[in-house]
Amino acid sequence: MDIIQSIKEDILNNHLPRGIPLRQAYLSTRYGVSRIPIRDALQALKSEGWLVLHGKAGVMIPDLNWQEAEDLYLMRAELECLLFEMAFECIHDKDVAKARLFLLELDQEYVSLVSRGELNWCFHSALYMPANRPTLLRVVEGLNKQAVRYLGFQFGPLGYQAKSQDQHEQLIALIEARDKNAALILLRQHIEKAGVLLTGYLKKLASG
Amino acid sequence: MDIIQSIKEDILNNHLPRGIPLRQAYLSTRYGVSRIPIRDALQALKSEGWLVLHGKAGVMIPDLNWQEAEDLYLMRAELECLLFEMAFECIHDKDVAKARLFLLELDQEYVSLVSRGELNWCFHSALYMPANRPTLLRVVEGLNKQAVRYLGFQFGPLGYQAKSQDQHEQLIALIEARDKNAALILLRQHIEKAGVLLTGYLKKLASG
DNA sequence: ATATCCATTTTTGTATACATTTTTAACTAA
DNA sequence: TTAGTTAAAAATGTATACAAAAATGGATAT
Repeated sequence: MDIIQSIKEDILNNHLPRGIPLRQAYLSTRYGVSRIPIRDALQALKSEGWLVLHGKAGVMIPDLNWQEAEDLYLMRAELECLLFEMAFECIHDKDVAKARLFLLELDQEYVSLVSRGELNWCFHSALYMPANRPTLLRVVEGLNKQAVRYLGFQFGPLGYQAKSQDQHEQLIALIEARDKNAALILLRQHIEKAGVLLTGYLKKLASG
Repeated sequence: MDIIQSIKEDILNNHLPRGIPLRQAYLSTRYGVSRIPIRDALQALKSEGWLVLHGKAGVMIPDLNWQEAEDLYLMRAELECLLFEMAFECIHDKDVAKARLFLLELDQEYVSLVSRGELNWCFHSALYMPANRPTLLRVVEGLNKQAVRYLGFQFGPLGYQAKSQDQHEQLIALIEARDKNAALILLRQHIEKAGVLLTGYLKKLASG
């Protein structure tokens, strides 16, 4: 597995210390490579929001907080609905078929959290791609990748997996029924509901 | 000046070849450093949209196109208006004062294109910061940084600078008058108008 | 007791050298 | 001619070594 992926997994599974600077030398020995590829990975992870600067030198794993979750899901709802609306008339059978494949993979038992996040994005983006708006899609992809950091809660304490899959199935059904309005409403709810649930849980964690 | 900044200037001023892969060795000699800091810079520029992958290895300067411009300004309009509305009630005199300072710097004659882009963002973000939504702000910052790549057109053939500054002044005035609705409408028009103008120009360039 | 400064140590940043991958182009066969 | 194949080249990826910068900790002065 590639180093970026490994670090992401380790962050999600709390195998790396939070709040204190991650030392390049430590990561270098941990993953068995020199500091150069580690530096490359750190920079990529920084630009994806998985790491933030710690003082003038060094990076650390940022705390997860409800404010960030709220913003990410707010933006996802706005931009993904926009994109989905643009795509809707252009979604053909082969797009739906592709989306179904990812749904099937998501149903497998043993898929890592990071892979789950990626598969979820693959499903959604299969429905957005027909819009043919690469820039909008790229930004939305960035939001989804950032949201992956919060996936540990969704699939852990919140147990949102089954419900989420149900909504995915329903969305496919509405697309095949060519019911644009219903599909749009469902998509918005799908995203907003996940956001509200996650945000609420994080608020409770923070207060108590 | 730092290497990332230098490369951005050179891209904006067409001092680097477009469409063909930028070789690390070439950049290394051009900027008088080894390939390591060049690689760091390239990765940062990739994540900001200034460069894209070329095949399996190498990066290149992407062509500017009206579709990307349209998407960037569409997202800017949506998200910045959202952010501005959240901020409005919390914007105090000191925030307005800060914004004014950046406006003054923008009026200077000799400011590089990249610096102009940064100053424009400083002005806008000074008005968004009171919303206290760091994640939303960070994403919007990314959109603005990507839009900087199109600044050569705005300040060159389109001559949009003076009009843009006028609108900035008006926006400040409306904030001081505490006229939220008018300010929101103006901000949306400020962004959408710039987008429409730029997009239209790029379309003409592409067709003729 | 606390703040400030300086030397030490640690950590990051960069250059050079080497390994691996990718591209290029020449060559062969259909 | 053209497609496919392979060997040479050029480019990227990585390791090691060194330089510069930042953090640490202790001594001194207030």
